[in-house]
Amino acid sequence: MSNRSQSSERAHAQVSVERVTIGLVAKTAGVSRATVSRVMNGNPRVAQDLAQRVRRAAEELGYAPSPVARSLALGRTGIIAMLVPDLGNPMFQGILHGLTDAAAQENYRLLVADSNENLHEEPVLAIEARRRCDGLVLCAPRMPAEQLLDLAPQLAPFVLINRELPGFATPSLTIDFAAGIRDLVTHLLSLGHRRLAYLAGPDTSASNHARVQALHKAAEGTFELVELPCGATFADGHAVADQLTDLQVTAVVAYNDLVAFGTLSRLHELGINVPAQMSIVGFDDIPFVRYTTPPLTTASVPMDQLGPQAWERLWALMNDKSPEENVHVRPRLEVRGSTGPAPSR
Amino acid sequence: MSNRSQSSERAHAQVSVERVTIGLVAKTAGVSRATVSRVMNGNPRVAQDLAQRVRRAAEELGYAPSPVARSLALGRTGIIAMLVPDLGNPMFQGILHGLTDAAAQENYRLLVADSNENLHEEPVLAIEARRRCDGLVLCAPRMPAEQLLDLAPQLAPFVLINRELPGFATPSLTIDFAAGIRDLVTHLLSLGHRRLAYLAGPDTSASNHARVQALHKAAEGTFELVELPCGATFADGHAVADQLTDLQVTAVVAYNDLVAFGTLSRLHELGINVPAQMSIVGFDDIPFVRYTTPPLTTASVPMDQLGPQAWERLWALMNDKSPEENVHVRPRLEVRGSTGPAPSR
DNA sequence: TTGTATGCGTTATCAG
DNA sequence: CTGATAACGCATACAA
Repeated sequence: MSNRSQSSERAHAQVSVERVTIGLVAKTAGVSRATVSRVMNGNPRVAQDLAQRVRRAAEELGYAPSPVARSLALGRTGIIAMLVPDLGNPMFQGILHGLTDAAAQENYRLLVADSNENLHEEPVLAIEARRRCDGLVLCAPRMPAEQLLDLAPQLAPFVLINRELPGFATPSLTIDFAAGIRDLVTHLLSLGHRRLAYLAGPDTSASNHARVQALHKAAEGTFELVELPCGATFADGHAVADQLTDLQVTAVVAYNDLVAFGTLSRLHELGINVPAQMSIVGFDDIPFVRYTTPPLTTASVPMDQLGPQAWERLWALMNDKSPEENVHVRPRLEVRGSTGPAPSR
Repeated sequence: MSNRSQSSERAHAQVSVERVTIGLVAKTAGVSRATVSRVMNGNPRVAQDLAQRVRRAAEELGYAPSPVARSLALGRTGIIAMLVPDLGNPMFQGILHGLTDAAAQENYRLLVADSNENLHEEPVLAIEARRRCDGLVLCAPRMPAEQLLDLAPQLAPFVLINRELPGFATPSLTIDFAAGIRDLVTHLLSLGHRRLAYLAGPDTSASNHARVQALHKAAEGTFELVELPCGATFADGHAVADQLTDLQVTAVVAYNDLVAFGTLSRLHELGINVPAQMSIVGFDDIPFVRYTTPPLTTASVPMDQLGPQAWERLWALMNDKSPEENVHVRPRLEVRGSTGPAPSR
């Protein structure tokens, strides 16, 4: 039974609702489906008059090719996906923006999947997202390495943000947290601070681990370090600030800018002057921390570079070329108003 | 020529790379594709031993059904999309979060498309996004009504956020900007302010228009209103603040919280005390404005409600039920530290 | 240049 | 309960 007679059978039930497919356009224009396909894809070797007829028919019927069917036939979708753990973190917006633009230049679209910090769903989400598109940019800092290693074959081609994956060769864009921390510490030391607090991020965060290590290494024989469990959000920073007063520290290194901002806010409520009585530094340089009161000294991560670089590597992968070497971005120390000379005791 | 012999022809060239499809699993398990399909979809009426064989084969081969092929066969994708003009605006994150969770309960996934404020690409993006999934949540405040009206048939089913569309019956979730503005103004008037500045959002923004109208209406015979072109971002608010000093206003109504925050920051730099010398209010109550110095008085939009409600309506639409009536959310006045009594002249 | 026939990977119908 | 087989909507060798 041909497709067409099938269609007309259905038409008996619902004449007006016949779906507008390539077949309908073909019938309307009086050509074959192949010709319609050619016209829609801009194939130049189609007679002008036929092309006209097809375009008119398509126009009248409001026809547009089905991306799903097209993807199946072509074996590619023309989209890539990025998985992020938390869209609320301004950290990602720069990456997303750059990635969107870079991909658009090659006629690729970006879709974003947010795991909402739901660690449990992340693997499923990643696989599903990946299978609906041609490539993946993966940011899953909390996912255990073994699990990621298991998933890796199913996710390829993909590029990693903010972590590396020993045992599976795929590009990754990482940030040199250690260097950033060193710069911040050097800055604080130069201001005379000798006893610092670190407001730690989530235990499971690899980047937190990197920061901690760098801090301890720098501290050896140079300054005292007090580590305070905290978190990664405004609220965490706000809540932890009260503990700061008893610690005799003169400066605070926060896990990231969000935490730093929360702490800053609480210190202000407590009547503690920043930076006169206490200095504080963040990490990331998210968009608005230059506007806090006082503006936040931080390690500025050039997020706008990451998007294009991620795309460049993913694009190479998708075309079976070998991607450029991994990027290890070094943050730039951004001195603002939240740091000042250590108060004399 | 059967599928299978076709496959083995190819295998000549690349034996090891034979794609793992339902057919391969079927062959491996020694059953038909139909059976594999049944097992993969949890169809209970399959003999235990067969089901076992299939699962083992699938496991060994690392098989997972192709979402694309599946979507084509089923006529549905199991995903919805949301189009936003700017992921950087914290305003959307609450909505996205709620929408993700609500959809997940029905086993639907959410994909996000960001138009990056690129008005030109927005229609194309909306259509493409829509055609790759089963429904759309559309937030396109700047798109001209006529254009949206043209697109509407191709976008259905969809629900609108933050605007209505006369001429096309589809659910929309809107915010009662006028009520929010009225509450803010009432608050400022009660504090003795009689000359206010409004930092206007983008001309093309319908919500800006609503705010302006409400302000003018409220102002009649009650207070003086100075309207300043501004924008929608931190930077806009920061930049416009210098103009404020000459205007003799005692209070500022900002287009949104971002602008308010930028202004707050600049006023602080200029040595103008908020709220002693100048009061300032925002709109939206995005997550961190409770942490600014001073914390921002604003009209709090309950964004966490919008996501679930959007899903409820989209879900109804996708199932040919009639959705509940439109929502017109009324913001709640959130008085914080950025407003105080008008200074006496 | 155009049409025919087939494949893309699944699901669903319908016999057996 | 299981297996052929026909869709789903499109693209593309191949033939004409």
